Amino acid sequence: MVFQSPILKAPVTSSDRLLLEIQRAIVEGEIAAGSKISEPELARRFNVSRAPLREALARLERCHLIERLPNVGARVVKLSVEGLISLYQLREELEGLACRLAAEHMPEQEIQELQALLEKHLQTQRVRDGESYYQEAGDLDFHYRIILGSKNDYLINILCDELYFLVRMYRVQLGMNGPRVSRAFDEHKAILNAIANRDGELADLLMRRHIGASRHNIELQLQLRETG
Amino acid sequence: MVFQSPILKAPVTSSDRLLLEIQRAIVEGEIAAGSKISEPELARRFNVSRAPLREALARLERCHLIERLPNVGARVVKLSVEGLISLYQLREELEGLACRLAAEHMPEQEIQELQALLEKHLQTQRVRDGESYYQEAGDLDFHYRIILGSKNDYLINILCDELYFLVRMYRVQLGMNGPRVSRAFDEHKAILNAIANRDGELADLLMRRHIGASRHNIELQLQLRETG
DNA sequence: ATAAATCAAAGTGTCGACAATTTGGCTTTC
DNA sequence: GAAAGCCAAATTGTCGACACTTTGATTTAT
Repeated sequence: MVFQSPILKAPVTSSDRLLLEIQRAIVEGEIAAGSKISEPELARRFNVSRAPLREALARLERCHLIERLPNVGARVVKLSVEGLISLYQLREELEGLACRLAAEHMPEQEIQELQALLEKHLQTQRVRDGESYYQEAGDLDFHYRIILGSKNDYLINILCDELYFLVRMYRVQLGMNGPRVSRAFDEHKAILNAIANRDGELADLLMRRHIGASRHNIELQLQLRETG
Repeated sequence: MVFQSPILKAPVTSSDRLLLEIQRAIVEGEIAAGSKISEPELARRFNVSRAPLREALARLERCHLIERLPNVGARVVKLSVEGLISLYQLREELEGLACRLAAEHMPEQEIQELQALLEKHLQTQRVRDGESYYQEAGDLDFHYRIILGSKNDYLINILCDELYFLVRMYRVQLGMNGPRVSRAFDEHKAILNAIANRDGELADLLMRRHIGASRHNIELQLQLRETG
């Protein structure tokens, strides 16, 4: 099962399709982190001219998957401990805010749907066994819904459209697995409970801890990889 | 004096120049809020082809100054109370975080330079008299430096490159003036003092209050305009 | 042998033209 | 008279070609 963003609009134009394909390729490491991007080469690979490709590159830059220099070109970003810390600092803050706002604005129905979703996940064999990929999708889905529940368009845009692809890249390429998978599940439930009780402050606090723990987990793996 | 972003890179390419000019035109209302943008017309106006113009439009979308629909085109954003609230909710959170990080990471020298800048502003006649435009630039300059002091690249990018043009648009088009101008000055000093004392929590709190007060001020003017 | 200068190959930025889609007014129909 | 269908004008999306810049390998000079 390939994870599909819940806020995904159907790709109508050619550069929309390009964006999705290249995003996936970068996130999954098919286009290596740190590698240079050649516009002519990519254009040939996807059978398009450079015009829609450059449009897609502009959007890739927006979600921090590539970096561009004028007259020089684009590079896929590198993953680093500092980058991860900066990214998760922001996530803690923004998703904490999202929780507070969701506790205020999320309609009862959306809360109930999300509760049902968690129950469904819990009954999935793969989650109980700690299989990582499914959990990956389930976890992102959970966070997405909370963010959407905040009803703050700028916040939604920044988190879902600009930051989350990079988050996924860190998690996919560093293999988010191990004992945290099942513990994350309980944390999700606690957060959602707080929101259901309209306790924004508690939801905020729990979400910050949840993301902090997640950061710590990936951080360890990154340091292992760098020293090993 | 025209305010110049401290993080501004020299425009090297044609679309860089376009971006700056159109940004200014939109922020100052020369291109009206809510109006449709015609690519052929703008291209003629600036004597360029549509290629660099579209590149610039992509970046304008990134900083929330225009909204685009596939196969339909671009529109300048409208200013609204809800939009302002959403925007300032984010600012409170993000600039609060910036203060905490700045208290931790900002070098002594940068702090001293910023203190000197505040003193210089205080001695400027126009600020004492509450003249708005100079204060406008000075205020933004202050906020920029705190944000840069956070040393978190994602945070810097989101605030300075993506959100601040919209903030300026609200302030320019609604005329940020009145008694808040001089009071803002004292608040700046208090925030900087907290950072100099490496008291991140206090700086965070003061910054949130500062931005909240600023939001309240503009909000009043927006409601007056809408009901009047 | 090292460093500066040179030059061709490759890549990026921009242009004008064409294809595909939307828009708004007109006709037709109920 | 209102709604649906239709057509032409305008606008957006895409293409291939050209100009300018960077790159890095080779040559030249110290």
